[in-house]
Amino acid sequence: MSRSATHESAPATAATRTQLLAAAAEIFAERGFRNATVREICRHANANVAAISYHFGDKNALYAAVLRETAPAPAGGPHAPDSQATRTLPPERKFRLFIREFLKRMTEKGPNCHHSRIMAREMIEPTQALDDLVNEFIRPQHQWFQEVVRELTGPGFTAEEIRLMANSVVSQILFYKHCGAVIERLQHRDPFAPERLHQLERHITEFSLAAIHTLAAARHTAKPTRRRTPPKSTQPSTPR
Amino acid sequence: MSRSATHESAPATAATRTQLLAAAAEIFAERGFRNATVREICRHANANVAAISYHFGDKNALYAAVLRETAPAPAGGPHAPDSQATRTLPPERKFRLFIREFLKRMTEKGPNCHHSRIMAREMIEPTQALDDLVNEFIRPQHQWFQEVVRELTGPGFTAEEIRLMANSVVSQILFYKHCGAVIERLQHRDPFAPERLHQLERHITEFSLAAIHTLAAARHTAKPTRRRTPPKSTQPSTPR
Amino acid sequence: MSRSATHESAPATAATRTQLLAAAAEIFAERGFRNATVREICRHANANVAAISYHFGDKNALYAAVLRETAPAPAGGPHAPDSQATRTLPPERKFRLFIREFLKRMTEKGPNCHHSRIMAREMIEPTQALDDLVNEFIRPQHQWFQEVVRELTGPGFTAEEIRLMANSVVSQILFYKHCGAVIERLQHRDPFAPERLHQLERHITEFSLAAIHTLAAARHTAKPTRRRTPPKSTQPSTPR
Amino acid sequence: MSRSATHESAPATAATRTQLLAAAAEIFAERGFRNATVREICRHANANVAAISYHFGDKNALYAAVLRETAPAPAGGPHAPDSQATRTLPPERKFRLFIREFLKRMTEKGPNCHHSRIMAREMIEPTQALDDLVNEFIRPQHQWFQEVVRELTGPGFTAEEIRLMANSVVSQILFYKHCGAVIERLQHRDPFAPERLHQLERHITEFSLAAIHTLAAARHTAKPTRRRTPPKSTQPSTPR
DNA sequence: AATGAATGAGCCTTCATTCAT
DNA sequence: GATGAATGAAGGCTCATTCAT
Repeated sequence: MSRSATHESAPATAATRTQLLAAAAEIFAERGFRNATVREICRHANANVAAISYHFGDKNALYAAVLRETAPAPAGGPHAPDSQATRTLPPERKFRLFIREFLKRMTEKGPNCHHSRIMAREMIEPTQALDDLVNEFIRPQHQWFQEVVRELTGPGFTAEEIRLMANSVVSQILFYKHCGAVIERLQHRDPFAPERLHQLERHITEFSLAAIHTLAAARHTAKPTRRRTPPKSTQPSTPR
Repeated sequence: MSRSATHESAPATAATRTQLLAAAAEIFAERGFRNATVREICRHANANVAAISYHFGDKNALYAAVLRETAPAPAGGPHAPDSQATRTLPPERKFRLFIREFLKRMTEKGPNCHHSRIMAREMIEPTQALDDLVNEFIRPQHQWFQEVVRELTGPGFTAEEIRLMANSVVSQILFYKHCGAVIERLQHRDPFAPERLHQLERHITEFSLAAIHTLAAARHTAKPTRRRTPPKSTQPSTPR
Repeated sequence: MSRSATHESAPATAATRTQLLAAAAEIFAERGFRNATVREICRHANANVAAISYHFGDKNALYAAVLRETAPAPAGGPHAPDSQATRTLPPERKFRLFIREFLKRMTEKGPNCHHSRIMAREMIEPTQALDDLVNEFIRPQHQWFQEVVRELTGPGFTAEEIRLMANSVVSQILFYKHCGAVIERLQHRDPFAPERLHQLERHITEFSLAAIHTLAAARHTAKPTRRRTPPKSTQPSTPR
Repeated sequence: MSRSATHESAPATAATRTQLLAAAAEIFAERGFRNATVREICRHANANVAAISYHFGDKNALYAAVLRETAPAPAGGPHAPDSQATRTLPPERKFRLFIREFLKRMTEKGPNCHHSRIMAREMIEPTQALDDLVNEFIRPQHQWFQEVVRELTGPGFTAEEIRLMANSVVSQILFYKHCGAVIERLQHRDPFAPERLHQLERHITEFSLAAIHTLAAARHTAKPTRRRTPPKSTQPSTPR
């Protein structure tokens, strides 16, 4: 009740609160919600066990706060829907940028790393917090990316077809996040190792652009009436 | 089923064991290993808590037994590496079959449904059981599928490139399993709804074949110079 | 109810019963009553868990049977009260024999070893079985030994004084049984090692005889009226 | 008592910890480590089951704490090795004091009573805690007492012989602790009844001194020939 | 604003026992 | 006469939470 009021008034409190959030993000990402213990979080944050109760109410509220406050800024990055910088780029540039930024977010270390790992867990075992996250962060980006895909394909595709293509692109990125444990065991190496990252990014981009361009060309060839894209542009990828 | 036959004298025994396995599969899939309680499993199986200790040893061993005994037969289905039926098929047929069978396994209800959900959890939060599963089930199928992809591409690709393509195909299927919760919230409908399944299967197949054929054509044409794809060869697969 | 009747009629049953007793003696001696599990006993005896219920009723009854049936024959050894062989020996010979036999019983391996270890536990943590054991085995031997001590001291000592002396002798033997764990840690060697046994036996004998003879001499010197033992006999020990 | 003084701000804390220790000592002494339940201990201490986890870690740590914190002060009593008061006393006075103090410790009621009962159990069924106890408490006192015995005997005895004599003395005291259950059943009275304690103390002292003096006299006289004791020197100690 | 202590519910496991063959 | 399966009662321990300061 008086919670939000109190943490604004005192800077010392805010420090504890921030440390608590950082520690919770790290431990929730590493262990999951249930396996994480408030004691371990408080130990990492150099805080008392009761601090969580004081600042957030209980463990659930702390988790919700972590998801809310450590989420990457929805508007700001180059991949963001409203970004001034990206709005005027050609679609293929936007497409490449999206993949690069998405991959970077999946692989970077630090607090955002925690967020993406927590998100991976949320997808397997959703909590109430997922609803808000989908609406606030995922849906806008997903729709923005679908528009990019539509720019690439040109007209002649249903919304469902566009969505499926966008999913096919995104899935290739998330795969390495969600199935990292299996890939490590299959290949005995980190799928996100920095030296492989560039190769991975290029593969996903070329693979996806090849598919999209080819499907678009086929569609327009088969339906001459609605065709807009010339066959020449179906060349899958120009070396950067 | 064939289990109770081996213990003709004590059908009640096998029944309890089987019920325990079924209940455990369901609850492990629903709640995860840690959140699942042996009490709930036993309640579902109409058995005493000590029955788990008697039949399996402890909760960990029960979990391992669930993963082992509810796993889909690695050899037997049409997508299996050793299948007589598939060995002589043309690669594109094998490719289409693999996607169809894989999707079917991800979406079907029943014990296999539980297995794939548990696997999804294992990938996020691996336990000791994952090592064996990777070696026994995942690795053989993954290698078989990579050979199919290589048949499609023809020579000229490194093992790493083949693996990346195979991953890109598989990832599109797993996406709907791992991110089902998000997709439901995005689109407000079940991504695996039976009426959409056929569309989903066709999309993943066409998208992937388009990409693979196009990349292969580009590689073979551009080989002498620097990877340049002639427009004609980009028509990868004609819709069935 | 029909229990004792059944085990007489079938030899196969008696074999199981005997194996059960032997295994129980070993494990009760090693682990104590509570720490011993019926499963381990049955495993050692190559019997089913329900066999104990069948042959003895329950774990308590099995324990009582072990104490009863593995007890050393109360009459038979040279130290036994009723032994023909010992009745006519001079008291010092009987005294030396008692110590030797008692020590031997404490140290020997085999089933009797189990009995003495169980007895040691009974003294620390008595069960209902101890009452019978005291009356049947300990009391007769204790009284017989007190008479030996009285023969050594001659008259002039109260029953209480004789009992205290007998206790002082017996205690020196039991000490190495009851405090073996401490002695092992103090001296880093087995107090009952065969090569030390002879030295131990001689020490206890000489120490005790020196005390008894000296006390007797002092008593008789101090009370000339009741003296019977000549001072000469107070020499503590003649080398054997 | 002095514990709560150190935590002036939270007297309730120390109180719970102390109550827990007292209750644990009592119940461990009465039932043994395994048979004692944390629930019963907490009930006696008017504390919650989790209090043991909080204050000590687990049942094992609580047991170790009981052994450590209820142990009699190794230095401080008159029988202690470093005691100023005893260092200059004649050996026979020290010897008598040792027996008196040892007996008193064995028989007194209260927390020390629990400690000696627990020690008796440790000797029968050692736990890891015994190692430390032997090194910290038993070994120093045992060595101090051996030196007293050597002062009584004079030179001419091996370390092993001295140790055996010391053991013979100590064993007479421990006997009434370790075999109390049997003695009660044999004599139908408490061996440590206060009215008998003085008699018991005098007996052990006189018995042991008689033996040691007599053996010493025999050794010194017989040294050149073969250990023969002159009658005169056998009068070891005149009754007080 | 923050802390150390205390709480009670719930978890997995073990055990002696009994039942149905 | 003997067995494998099943039972229910505790037992030790962990955890999120709350209380009194």
